[in-house]
Amino acid sequence: MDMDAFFVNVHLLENPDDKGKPLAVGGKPGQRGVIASASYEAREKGIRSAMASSKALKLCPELKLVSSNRPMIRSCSTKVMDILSRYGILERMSVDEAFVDISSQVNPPALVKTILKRIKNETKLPASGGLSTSKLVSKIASDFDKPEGLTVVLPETEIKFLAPLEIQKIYGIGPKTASLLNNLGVKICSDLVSIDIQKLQPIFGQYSIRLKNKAKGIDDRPVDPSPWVAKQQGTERTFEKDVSDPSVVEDALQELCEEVSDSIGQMGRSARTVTIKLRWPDFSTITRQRTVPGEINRTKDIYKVAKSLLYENWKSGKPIRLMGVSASRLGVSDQQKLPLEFE
DNA sequence: TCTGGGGTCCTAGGACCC
DNA sequence: TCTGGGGTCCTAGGACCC
Repeated sequence: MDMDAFFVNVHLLENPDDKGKPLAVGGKPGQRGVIASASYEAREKGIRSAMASSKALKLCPELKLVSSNRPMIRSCSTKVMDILSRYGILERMSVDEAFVDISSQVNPPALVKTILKRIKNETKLPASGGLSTSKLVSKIASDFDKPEGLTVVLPETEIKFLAPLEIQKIYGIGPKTASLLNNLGVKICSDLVSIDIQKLQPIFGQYSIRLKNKAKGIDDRPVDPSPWVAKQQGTERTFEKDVSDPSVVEDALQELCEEVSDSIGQMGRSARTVTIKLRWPDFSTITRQRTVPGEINRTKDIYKVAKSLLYENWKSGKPIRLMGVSASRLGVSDQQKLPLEFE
């Protein structure tokens, strides 16, 4: 199940007057930002997610750009996931995507229709579904007929379904891999199925077999309902304008450390490794990390590590475009072992 | 027209240990 | 004129996803 233009449609729940307009959720105009989600009217003008907001406005000056309502998005997502979980084992992939294993049901295609209708009735939000024997194929199928589509790929027809599709549709094949494959004359899934494995080996090695299997729709991963536990928690910020003043940089670093400390603290966790990320105006990016002997989660302790990493890698005066702080090698903190208080 | 912010997983090399 | 082999921990970068 994949929600259609999720951020945009959540916005429309609260702002029905914006319906029918070219609309996008994303970074504010004037500032450095990108489109997170575009309405279908905006997509007609060529606007895509991950596009710079400034470019989107050039393409479509009448575009209405709004920022996302995170709490609302979270609560809509929860409602949808609750509905899905009534029908089978649920694996939540992101706020707007999930797998549900309905293989034990009598009439899966009819059931998916019911599920999508129910999501629409109970949340007023449109969603699309993909039904097949695997996660790999279902995910592609859910995207096949948006919005409010349902694509069913019957058992044994997976290869035929995938054959004409571009290899980038496959989860895990991004721009780099696609370009390497294109160089071998592989553009669509059927090319990948038929290419001699010997030609893939020198470039992809062990990965060649898995790559071919993907194009055939072979994927035996089960739907995994285990709750998601973060391995890392971080935050980063692109400055409105590049900064070079040490006091501004230190204040920003302090703020980032506070946010990281708060969020791992809330989860009752603590970290052994602190990583900073620096992006220069030319967009080149470095990360530097340090692992400390004990577990830390207070702002003060995280900041101490982050600050030393900063000055080992930054000469004050050098402009910085983006700065980030993240905590990893997360363990359970002492506080977590105490009973939590609720209202 | 410059390119967000939240993540995961993988690779490769070095340090260190037995 | 040689200099193992396996394992763990750590660091940095890159590909990829939503």
